[in-house]
Amino acid sequence: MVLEKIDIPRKTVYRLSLYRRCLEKLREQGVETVSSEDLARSAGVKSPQLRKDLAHVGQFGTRGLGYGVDALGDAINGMMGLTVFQPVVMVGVGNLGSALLRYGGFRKEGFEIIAAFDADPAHVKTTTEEVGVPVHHVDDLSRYVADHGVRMGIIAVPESAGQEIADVLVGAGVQAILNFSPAVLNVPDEVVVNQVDLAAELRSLCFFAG
Amino acid sequence: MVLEKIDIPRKTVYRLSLYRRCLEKLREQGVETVSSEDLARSAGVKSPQLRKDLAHVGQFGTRGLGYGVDALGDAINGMMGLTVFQPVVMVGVGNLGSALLRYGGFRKEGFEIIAAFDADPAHVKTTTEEVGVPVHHVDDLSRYVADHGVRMGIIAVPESAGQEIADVLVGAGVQAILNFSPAVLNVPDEVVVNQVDLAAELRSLCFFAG
DNA sequence: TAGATTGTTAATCGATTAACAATC
DNA sequence: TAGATTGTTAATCGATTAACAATC
Repeated sequence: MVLEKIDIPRKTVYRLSLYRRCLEKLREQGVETVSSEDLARSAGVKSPQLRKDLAHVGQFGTRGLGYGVDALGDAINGMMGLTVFQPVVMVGVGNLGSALLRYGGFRKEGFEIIAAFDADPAHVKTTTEEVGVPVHHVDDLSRYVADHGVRMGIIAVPESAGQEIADVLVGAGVQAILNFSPAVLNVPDEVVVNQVDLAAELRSLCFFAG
Repeated sequence: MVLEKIDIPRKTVYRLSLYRRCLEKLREQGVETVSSEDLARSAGVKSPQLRKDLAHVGQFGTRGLGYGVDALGDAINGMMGLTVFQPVVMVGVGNLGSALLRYGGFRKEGFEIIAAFDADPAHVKTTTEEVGVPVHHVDDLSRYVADHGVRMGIIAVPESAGQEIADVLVGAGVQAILNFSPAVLNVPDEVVVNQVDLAAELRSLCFFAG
């Protein structure tokens, strides 16, 4: 089966995830209908942008009325695969990795980090209870991912280990990677990487704070 | 005085910060000269992109030879304001904020978070020693920023408080904000916001992990 | 029906890439 | 000089925005 998902721009996918969040909030507030104008504003984009984004994936509105909050929310959840539980592995339990695990904000968003991995045997033993997630040795990463059918991984290892870990994840079947290391990852075309370089974000802000 | 910095594209500034990091590594390795081809590859971009980016800020290379690692590194550091110490404040010491403080990776990159703030008096008392940074009540934020001439702030508060905190920071003189809250911040044109929405990053990856 | 708002096409804008003359 | 590589201009590409016909 061919996934036609391929030709939706990355940025559109990202914004769809923003819209979903706004719709969730509206749903909680009991709002039943929303216009592209209002939804766009709450997501921080222009309304033609929102309509264009939605046009990539279908037709969900009623002219003259707007969008059904429930219907559009469900549609986005469905096409983004947010209705099914997504298990995630974290690789690297150093400063950043353990901070992210303790943060715990991912769970609230419907993700569960089911296991963490580290190359340092000392970390493996001591951090398991500290971070509230079982920590295994990185040697077990490949088998674990394959056995549990894990499709998403978070990389929080030093730059020097980034590519190696990415290779292991991809080899074991991971399709999407959130990379917090500054390493530039080389992966096959069908694998998607989102890179978040916290240091680079701060460094680049420096330019404007001059 | 007019800052001509204004008309350099954001993405170019971000990439300059990537180049700087690569140059730093090359410098440590004792490399003296690097071509746009090699430097671009190590930063994960194409070489014309790199040359175009550099063209925005000046001429640093020697045709036929490449770029002097030291000279280009120093030049980028200078124009990005990375030579002077940049004090930063963290607002929000909940899950994410305290995780980021304990992470400590910013200091290694030349930034120091000199103070943190929270609206919950309980947090103020209990977290100070836990995160290794003095934590004040958010009521003191404005004065502190003004008194210490702070120009950069990190927001790690719940969405509901995001805009309010941004207003306080901007009012007190902050020029650049790293926003980890999902709130869409409204700030004056001269203030720059980099938004990092960890949950949205993960959610959007879900689409590809389907 | 009249007013509102979508879905979509066309126009604009900006960013990336290709190509090459300049020049070390 | 010949080979290499920059700096820059022109071409391409994609994404954003504007505009409006379709239609509820």
